[in-house]
Amino acid sequence: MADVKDHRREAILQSVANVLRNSRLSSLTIQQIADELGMTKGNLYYYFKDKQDILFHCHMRSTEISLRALSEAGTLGRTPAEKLHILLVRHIRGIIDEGFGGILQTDLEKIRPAHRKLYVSKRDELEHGVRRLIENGVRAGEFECPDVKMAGFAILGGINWIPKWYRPNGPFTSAQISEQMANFYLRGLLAAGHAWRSDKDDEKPKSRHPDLAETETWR
Amino acid sequence: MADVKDHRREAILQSVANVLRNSRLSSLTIQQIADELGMTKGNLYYYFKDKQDILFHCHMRSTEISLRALSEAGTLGRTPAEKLHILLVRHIRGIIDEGFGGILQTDLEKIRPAHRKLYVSKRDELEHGVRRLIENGVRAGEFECPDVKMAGFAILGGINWIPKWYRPNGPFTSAQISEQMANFYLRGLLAAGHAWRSDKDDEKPKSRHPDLAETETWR
DNA sequence: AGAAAATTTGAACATAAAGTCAAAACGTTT
DNA sequence: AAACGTTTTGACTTTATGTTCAAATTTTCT
Repeated sequence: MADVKDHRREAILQSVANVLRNSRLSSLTIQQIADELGMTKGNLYYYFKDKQDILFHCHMRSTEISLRALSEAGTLGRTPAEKLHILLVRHIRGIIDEGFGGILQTDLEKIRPAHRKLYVSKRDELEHGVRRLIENGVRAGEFECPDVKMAGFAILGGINWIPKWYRPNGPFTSAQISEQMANFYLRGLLAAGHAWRSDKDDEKPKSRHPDLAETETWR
Repeated sequence: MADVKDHRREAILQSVANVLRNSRLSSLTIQQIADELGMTKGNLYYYFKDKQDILFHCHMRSTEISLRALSEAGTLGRTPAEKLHILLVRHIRGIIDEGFGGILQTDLEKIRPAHRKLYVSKRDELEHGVRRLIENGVRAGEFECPDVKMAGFAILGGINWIPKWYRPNGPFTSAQISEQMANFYLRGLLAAGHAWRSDKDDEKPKSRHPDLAETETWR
């Protein structure tokens, strides 16, 4: 049954995420992926055409998760600020917890043009979604923002960089990171006098390992 | 004379920056570097021990530029907000204009441990410098920031991501990017009622190529 | 159980990029 | 111009990793 094969495919993609999460680094080998799954690398070619095909599908998973966050934000949030906050929190949690954040570090150059276009168009949906929320907030008087596009870059870039410093056993949980970072970026947009939530929610969550060494933070 | 050799070394490092700027991508080959300089790759080994050694020195150039910005900010700025603004603007301009930003995308894993430690300690200086400025701002009542470390990550991460989307012939100049982004991040820190400069400075600079296609922005 | 289909293996192959080095070319000094 | 040090070359070796595939194994179907 094709279902079984599909399921195995997902397992493979997830193992890429695991390799990127744990063993680190942008030079991800077919061998590492196979090891993670306890299979031989030759077997991977039964499921995917080649390495670029695997990476492409990882990229797609990654955006799907983020686009889900975007659509949920639209449903659940009431004001633009609330929507953006929900989007950012879920986007960040997705990147950290579902593990496809690491894939963002690899580059798209070698991915087949047709695939790349497809991925890029999805990624642009997210980018445009963020900008739209910002614009709506500005129109509603909730936000102030001299350059929406640049603000989008500033926010999404900072989020994309998270996998570089995040460590599963590090001092922060994904819940803490997503909350803190989303709040910070929102503050950068809010117009004077528009704190959109009570101050007590802004409290700093306790660190899990407050005394962890700070060095070697990035990869 | 050793001076001549040193000069050639710098040229090599600069060509790495050029390759990363133009030809793009994290898989940077010795051959590409040699081509950029019009020399054979064998010759590179007369100047550097191996590829990792070249990358290490690029990383060092990169932080040196940023640390210079940090120290200049301390001298030129008056309030913490002003200092941070100067730091961010110069840090960003350095990354874009001096061209070593692309090196941030490569990973440190294969760099010799001793070298890596050295680099990481420099990079930490920058990170701590940013945090120190934020803390000072909070103490001075100029900033509000529930989690300094996270704010530092949010800011520096967004900046590190710039080389992913910046294009020399793209719609923004480094002056525009640095100004806009620095302002955005500062807004995320400023306490209510502490606009630290007049509103007119916040105007959006004109785009050079306002109608450029938006797709394929990242690498 | 036996046939057919699906999955997995492992060894062989292909390729690309890093790194080596003896010899050639070049520049400088006396 | 001969001797010496410096720089450059280019062909060669090595290494790491992606890819192929016929055969072996396992699973599913009747």
